[in-house]
Amino acid sequence: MGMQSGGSFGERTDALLDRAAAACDRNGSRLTDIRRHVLGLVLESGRPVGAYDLLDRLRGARKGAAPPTIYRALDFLLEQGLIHKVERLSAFVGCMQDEATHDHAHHDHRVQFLICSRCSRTVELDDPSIAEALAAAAARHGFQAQRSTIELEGVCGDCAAQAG
Amino acid sequence: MGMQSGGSFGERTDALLDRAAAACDRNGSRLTDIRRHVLGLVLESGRPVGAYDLLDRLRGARKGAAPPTIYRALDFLLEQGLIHKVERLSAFVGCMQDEATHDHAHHDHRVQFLICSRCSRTVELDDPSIAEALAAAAARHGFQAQRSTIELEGVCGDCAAQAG
DNA sequence: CCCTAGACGTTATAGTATAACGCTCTGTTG
DNA sequence: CAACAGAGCGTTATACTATAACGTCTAGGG
Repeated sequence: MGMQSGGSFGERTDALLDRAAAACDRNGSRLTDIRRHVLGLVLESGRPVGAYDLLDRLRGARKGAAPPTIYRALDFLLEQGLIHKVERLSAFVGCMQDEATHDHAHHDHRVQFLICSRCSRTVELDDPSIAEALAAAAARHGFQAQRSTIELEGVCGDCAAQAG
Repeated sequence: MGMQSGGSFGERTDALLDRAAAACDRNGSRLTDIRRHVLGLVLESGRPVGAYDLLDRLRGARKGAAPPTIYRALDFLLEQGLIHKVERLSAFVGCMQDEATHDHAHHDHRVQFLICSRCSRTVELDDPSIAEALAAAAARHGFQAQRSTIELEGVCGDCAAQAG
């Protein structure tokens, strides 16, 4: 009677985890306890989280956790398109795209992030025009596009309102 | 009578270094020996170079060089817009935009990189439509844009021709 | 039963970046 | 001139990010 299925996170997070588990089942991969736990931690935080932050939190439940523990889980979740890496922050965020509207595993090359340099909150965009403009420029230079990193650092509306 | 002004690099690189020095003079900053040397190393390599690679090369001429030596120089060169950082590679490349056509210090938010995952060569683009599409999307979300990272990993034409 | 492949534990290490402190040099300002 | 302030750099130590390598366990297939 482990807690992994009933839910150790908030209601909304647990629902997302269940959907992620179902998606993994469907494509023949397994959302194990550790992977589910790490995904839960990423989703709950609601902002980019570093690998070692996640490790600290994971250790609350799993004493033996070490860097490879967390990086393996993160690699899996990245492959499944369940999380993204924000390169500028060396940090990870949950993928906010709805399963109904896209294919987790194949939209990595299309995502963009807006990162607030004050509060570090990020917004995930999926604007096709940006991705297409970049892909077109790449094609003009003979490049075959694989994965893109599109991140914009700036000040979010809330922070701009607070501080001018 | 040090070698720093006469030129220790190729003819083309030395010309670029002289222009960089002039640009620094104009805005009140100083391209010191170390900074000039590091910029020369970046320009000569013609591809993204890691900080510790640069450190090794710098040590050929400066025995005492340590990580802060190289990172200080890189920070300065980034601020001046004389080099860029390729986030996906944690590596640095010389800025390839011509001074005549743009302002080094203010085009950081506009640059894009195409990175070949086979040979790791990179192409610097300055396509306004991409930057504008991203800036427009940011504005729609209430973001004030500051700096952007736009990188596309793929296979360059040469490598595609060689390996199918 | 044996074998394999995936997942994970564990230890060690590689790779990237910065903190902190002090020295020197240069230009300035009393 | 003496005192000071700031830039640049030397130096040591450390923090932070990520992976290598190898062993163990387990589930499923033959």
